[in-house]
Amino acid sequence: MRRSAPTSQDVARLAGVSQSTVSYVLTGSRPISAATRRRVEEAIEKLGYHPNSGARALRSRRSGVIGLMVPEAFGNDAVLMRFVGAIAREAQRFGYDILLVTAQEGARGIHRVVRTGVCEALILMELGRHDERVAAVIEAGLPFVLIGKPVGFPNGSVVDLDFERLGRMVVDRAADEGCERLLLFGEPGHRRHRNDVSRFLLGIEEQAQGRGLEVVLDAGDLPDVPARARELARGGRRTAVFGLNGVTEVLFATAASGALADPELLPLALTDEDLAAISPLLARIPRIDPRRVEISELAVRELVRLLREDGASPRVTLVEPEWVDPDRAGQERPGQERPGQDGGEHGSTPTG
Amino acid sequence: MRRSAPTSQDVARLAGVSQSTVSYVLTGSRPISAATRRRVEEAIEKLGYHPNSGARALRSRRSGVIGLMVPEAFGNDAVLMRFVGAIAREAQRFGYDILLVTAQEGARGIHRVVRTGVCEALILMELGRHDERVAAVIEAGLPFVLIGKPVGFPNGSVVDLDFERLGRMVVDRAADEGCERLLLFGEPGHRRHRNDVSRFLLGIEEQAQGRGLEVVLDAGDLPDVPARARELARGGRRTAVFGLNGVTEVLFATAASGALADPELLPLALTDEDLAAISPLLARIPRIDPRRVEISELAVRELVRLLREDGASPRVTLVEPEWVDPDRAGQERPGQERPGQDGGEHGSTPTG
DNA sequence: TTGTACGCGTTATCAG
DNA sequence: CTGATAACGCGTACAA
Repeated sequence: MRRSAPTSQDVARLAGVSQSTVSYVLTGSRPISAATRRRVEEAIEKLGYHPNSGARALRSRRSGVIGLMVPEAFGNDAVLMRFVGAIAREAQRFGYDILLVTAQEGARGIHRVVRTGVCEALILMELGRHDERVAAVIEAGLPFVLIGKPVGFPNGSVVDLDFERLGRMVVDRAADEGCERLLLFGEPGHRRHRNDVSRFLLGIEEQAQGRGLEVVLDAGDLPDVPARARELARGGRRTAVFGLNGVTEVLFATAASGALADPELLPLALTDEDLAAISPLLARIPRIDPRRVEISELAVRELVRLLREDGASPRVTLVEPEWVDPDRAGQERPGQERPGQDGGEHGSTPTG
Repeated sequence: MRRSAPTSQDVARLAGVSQSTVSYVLTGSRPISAATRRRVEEAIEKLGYHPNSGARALRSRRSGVIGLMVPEAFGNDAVLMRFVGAIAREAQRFGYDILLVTAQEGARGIHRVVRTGVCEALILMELGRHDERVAAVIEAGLPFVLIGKPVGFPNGSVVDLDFERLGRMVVDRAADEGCERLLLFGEPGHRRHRNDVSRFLLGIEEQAQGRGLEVVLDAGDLPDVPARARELARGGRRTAVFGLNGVTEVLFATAASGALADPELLPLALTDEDLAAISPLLARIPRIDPRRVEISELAVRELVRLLREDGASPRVTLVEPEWVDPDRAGQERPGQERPGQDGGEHGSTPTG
């Protein structure tokens, strides 16, 4: 039978002070003499004291827990992992823990964790176009951040990759390299309902018009891709190929089965993997870094800002995609800077 | 300014009963007349009442939260995702939430979440051979389950794939198909320190001896794989190739670049992906399902068992790997049953 | 600069 | 079958 955890009472006794003094040392909400502070801290150390989170949450209405609502598909999409890991680590840095809430629970899940007081803030991922959870989280009234920007969402903080710009970047690259055609994998046309895809296509279409590029939206299912790419390339017009999200790695590895050897094809990838490290066949593929770690960290920091500065108004932060080009040796080098951007996030626009 | 969440007092007032009656209706720890129960439940529904988790945890010492300690590499290894998603969903089913604890925090992290009382139970993943966290979680004294079986770990509950059997299965398959050589990718020889790899190799070596199969442990880095496979196959002796964990998908897609077309090579994969759906090139690869979802669910259920039945002694549960063979049409069919196993978990051995 | 006392919302032990 | 009441451990207004 193990003894139960020490309380602030125990610490107070050991340090020869009152319980409230211990509390004040911890919260720092009142000046404490250096001498007693030291005695208290020693006692804390000696006992291995940690304040009881239940009691603290009950009293202060702050649980130190951030809820992270992960998509339904969580578990099938490897990409989400990067976000979750980075979010957990960054939250830790600020003294918060991450609680998983499955999207399966929907709006009810939000109400649940809010009403029970388990979470004092929320991060939502991969919202649909008209998502019930947005209303729920606003009504809940606690600080929240969305990862993944809805098309015109104004009433809250958002952090996301700048997908419109991504679209333009892809078109520009293709055109700059002399392509007359752009082939998009992963069925973006069928996924317009997704916010990221929809914004991406906006950028694509807008820029393609200006650069006179033909865009082929839906190149078929994954297994059809290599054949389709080859067939198009046979036309003799140089063609760029690009795929969005998770499928990318597999897609290109697949395409590498032969289609990509064609000099008429310019493959471009959106991935945070170092492709050259996977296979020399992929080494020549220029990629765009989706900056998922940065996005995650920014989301946490934005949430912390909302939690700490009170009366803080929400912000929309779009992170710049970055080219990572392989050089001749097959080693990667950092993407070139372009005029008017420093490779960091750009728009940080107030909204509320 | 939104009003704060309703309390059991509010419910009691509305239902015209005392506060404690509300509590008893919720916990069911005392018989309540059908009439008052109904009135209370209506009041709860009308107010949207949820019991405050802080107060509940403070009083009952049960937080309803299970801590999940994820590996350092969390975010780089897509495979872990499957576990986390399935764990979160299954925990939900039993009324628990999952709190992420990063392995970065090490043993201190365990002490922290235990002492603060945030978690009432723990799941640990990917423990090293001599992991400080095992001692920490045992000392902490609360229920825990390990996903990933240490070589000889006795004092706690464990759920894992039967990696020794996996090794034997791979060897048997290779031998049955007339291979004289087995080529292992993913540098298992360099990763013997990992529990799963070490047990896998145990099974491999043991069985390879009996079947007279030559085993090549470290076939180089990922990009070298195709060349190495081809070179070996040129010897004219039929060769099976197999890779452990995460890398598998990419690995085989890479190898598909040509090496796998060689009839002298028998590729075998450990993956939960339907390879045929990714590319027809991968369609003929027989795979072993690592059963990560089942493992996750079993881990949660084992933890719930430890939490609910008190005095329950820990169990080691090894889940059977399963062959999933592609048939002629490229469609997958369920793996064959073998004598003495029903495709479910086999050994559920008491340990304590 | 420190100590005292109260209450956060629950669960559980008393009576009735 | 139900109602009062005492903790649980901490944060903070008030008193010293």
